[in-house]
Amino acid sequence: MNGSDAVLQALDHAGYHLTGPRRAMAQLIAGRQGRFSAEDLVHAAQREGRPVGRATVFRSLEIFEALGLVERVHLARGEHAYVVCDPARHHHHVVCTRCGRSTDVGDIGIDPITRSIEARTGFRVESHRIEFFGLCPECRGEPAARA
Amino acid sequence: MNGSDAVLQALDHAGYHLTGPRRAMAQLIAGRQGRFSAEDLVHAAQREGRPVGRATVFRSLEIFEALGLVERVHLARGEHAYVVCDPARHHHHVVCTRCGRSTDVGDIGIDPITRSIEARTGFRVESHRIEFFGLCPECRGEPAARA
DNA sequence: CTCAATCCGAGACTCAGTATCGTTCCGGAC
DNA sequence: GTCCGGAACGATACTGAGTCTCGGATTGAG
Repeated sequence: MNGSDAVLQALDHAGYHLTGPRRAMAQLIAGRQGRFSAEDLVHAAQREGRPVGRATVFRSLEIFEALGLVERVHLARGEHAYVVCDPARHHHHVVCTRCGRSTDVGDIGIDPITRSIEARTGFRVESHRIEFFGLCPECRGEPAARA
Repeated sequence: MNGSDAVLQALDHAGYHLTGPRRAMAQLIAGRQGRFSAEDLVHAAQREGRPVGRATVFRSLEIFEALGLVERVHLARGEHAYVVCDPARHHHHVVCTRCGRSTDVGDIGIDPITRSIEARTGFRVESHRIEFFGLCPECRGEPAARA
């Protein structure tokens, strides 16, 4: 089953039009393993011979994010990227600092921690951002790289 | 004891010149409670009658960050800001989504969590970004605000 | 005081992301 | 199958944070 079908189905189900550019976007992100930026998609679409306007890429990503199909992650140096992810489950990501591959880590049991923070600081914690950075299994094995 | 003294001392100790603009910056950040952006400092300096160039503000913040005097945090919507913080202690921040005040929460005991992630995913986790967002004690009490 | 190294500010530049707007496309109704 | 209004499109201008550059000013060691 083509992964892009799921994306299109989600779009349709939420009442969005199934337009050409969106189909293209769906295919592009369905095949991705690691992180990607909006710019990456613009170029990828161009390379595939069905260019999509920059504005449209951002708009689509916004929708995909709202539907929980992709998630925005904030990289180490502050720039950001997207990763495809399993909708509807609370989870976080580990992002490989070398190759960019990312993996869900499921719920890491943050609740007791937020509760202890609330008790200590008096804040009411409403959300959090948690991202882990490191080397994925493949990159661990390789010699210190250039690239 | 003026908090800016500590900043100046750290600068001096690290071999940086103690210039006028840096003194101004030191004073400006020493008094801050919550988060602030580079832009905030530019305006604040201007208001105090000793304007500092934008480039200089960024350069100084970079140095301060390297010295562990301030820390860059990434806000909920992706933009970022700085908070003053206690150098040399592993800790995280809770940032108030209403007023911007921020507080250290010390070490929250993330080690066992990173270890469990390594075991589950095969990644070697080298760093993480953890930020909590919510309402500080003052803002919790107030009626749903404007501004 | 002198002098080289450091640092400064002004402003041009970059780059991601947003806003605008006239045109095009989608898809439900008929 | 055709019509039509709303949704979506692309091109492009704009914005705002952050970086780079460079000639001139400051710092502080000697």
